[in-house]
Amino acid sequence: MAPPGRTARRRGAERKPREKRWSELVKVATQVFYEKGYEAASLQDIADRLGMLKGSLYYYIQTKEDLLYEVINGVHQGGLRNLKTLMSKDAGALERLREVVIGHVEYECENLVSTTVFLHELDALPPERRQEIVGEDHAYRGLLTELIEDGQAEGVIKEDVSPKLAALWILGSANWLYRWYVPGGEFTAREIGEQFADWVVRALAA
Amino acid sequence: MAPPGRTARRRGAERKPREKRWSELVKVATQVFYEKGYEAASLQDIADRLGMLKGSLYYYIQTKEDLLYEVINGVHQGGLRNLKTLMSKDAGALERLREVVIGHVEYECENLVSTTVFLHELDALPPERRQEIVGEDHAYRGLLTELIEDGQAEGVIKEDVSPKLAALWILGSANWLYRWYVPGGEFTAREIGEQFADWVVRALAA
DNA sequence: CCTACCGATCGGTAGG
DNA sequence: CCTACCGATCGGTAGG
Repeated sequence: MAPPGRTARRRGAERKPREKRWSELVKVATQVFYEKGYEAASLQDIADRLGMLKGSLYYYIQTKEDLLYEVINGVHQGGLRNLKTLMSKDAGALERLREVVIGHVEYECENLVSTTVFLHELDALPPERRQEIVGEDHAYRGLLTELIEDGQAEGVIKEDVSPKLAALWILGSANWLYRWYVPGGEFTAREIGEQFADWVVRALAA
Repeated sequence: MAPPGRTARRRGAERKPREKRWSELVKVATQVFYEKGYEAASLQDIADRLGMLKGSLYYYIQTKEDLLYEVINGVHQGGLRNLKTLMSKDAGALERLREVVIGHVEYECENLVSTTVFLHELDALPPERRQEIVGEDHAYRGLLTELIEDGQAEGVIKEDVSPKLAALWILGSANWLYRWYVPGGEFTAREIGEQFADWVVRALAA
C-alpha cells in the first residue's frame, strides 16, 4: 500500500526512493512493535533505527496509528490470500480442512513477527479501522465456518457441530501459537500443523 | 497478598482500612488495565477512579508494575487452584480431562476481566516476575501434560500424541477465549466448555 | 527529509 | 493519604 502521508510529491525522481523508504519504515515498525508492544514502542525508537529524526517520520505518516494499520493490514491480507488458496483446492471438505489447518499454522510460524503484531495489537486500532481490515465478521473465521458447513453438507463432518464454534475453536489454538512457538525449537511448524490438523479432523469427522 | 509498599505502618487503627483500600486499588487497576491495556493505562486513570491523587498511590505501591503483578498473580493462583481441584477428582484420565477443559473454560469466562489482563499482559512483566508467577515450565501446561501422560499410561489416550504439544493445543483454544467470548452472548461458558471437551476427548482418545 | 519546537502527560519522589 | 514538584518523554507540528 502507498504511504498514507501527503499525496503531493515534489519531483518525479523522488517517487521511487520514497516507496522504498516507506517499506523500510513498515518493516522496522513491525520489528519494534513486536519487541516492545505497540503502546510502549515510540516513534523515536523507529526513527533511530532508520537513522532519521522522529519528526521526519511525518513525511511518511500522519499518525503513529498509520504504521500499526499498515503492519496489520499487510499480514492479514497475506493470511487471507493463503487461506483462500488452501480452501479452494479441488478435494473433499475434510481434506481441505486438513490442508487449511496445516497451511495456516505454517503461515503464522513463517511470519511470526508480523503475525504477533497482528494478533496481539489488533485491538489497539480503533473499531472502524479494525473492521476495515478483518471485516464485520472476522474474515478467517467466516471462511473456516463455511468450510465446516461444506463438510456437513457432504456428510463428512458431524451434524451436531456448530460451525461457528468449531471455527473459533480451531482458530484459537492456531492464534495462540505466537505465544509459544520458537523457530528452530522443539516442534517444527510442519509438525505442529499436521498434529493440529489430525486432531481437528478426528474431533469433527462424522 | 499484602501491599508491596512500605511495610511501616503508622498506627494500629490504620491497618485495616489500608488492606481494604489495597484490594479496591487492585480491583480498579484490573478494570483499567482491561479497558486500556497496561501500557496505555495511566496511574492517573486509576487514582481518579479511586478519588485520590496519583502520587498517593505510592503509599500502596512502589511501581506501576506492582499492580500488574498483583492482578496477574491473583488470577493465576485462582486458576491453578481450580485446575488442581479438577485434576485430582477420582476418575479416569479421560473423564478428568473432560472436567478440566470444561472447568477451565468456565473459570476463564467467569473471570473474564482479570483473565484478559493475565493472558494479554503477562509479557509486560519482566521475565523474573513473570516466572515467579507461572514458573519455569508454565504451570497450567505442566499439569495438563501430566494428565495426558496419565491417560497414555492408562491406555485411554493415543500413544502417538505428544503430551506437551497436545497440552499447548488445548490451552491455546481456551486461552483465546477472551478475544471473542461475550457474557450473555451466543454461547454460554458451559456450552463452550462442553463442546471443547468433547472435541478434545474425541481427538485424543485411543 | 531537517530544524526547532510545543503542550501534554508520564511514572515517580520528598516531605509532611 | 495530600502538597508540590521533577526530569523525561511522548506524539505531533510549522516551515523550510
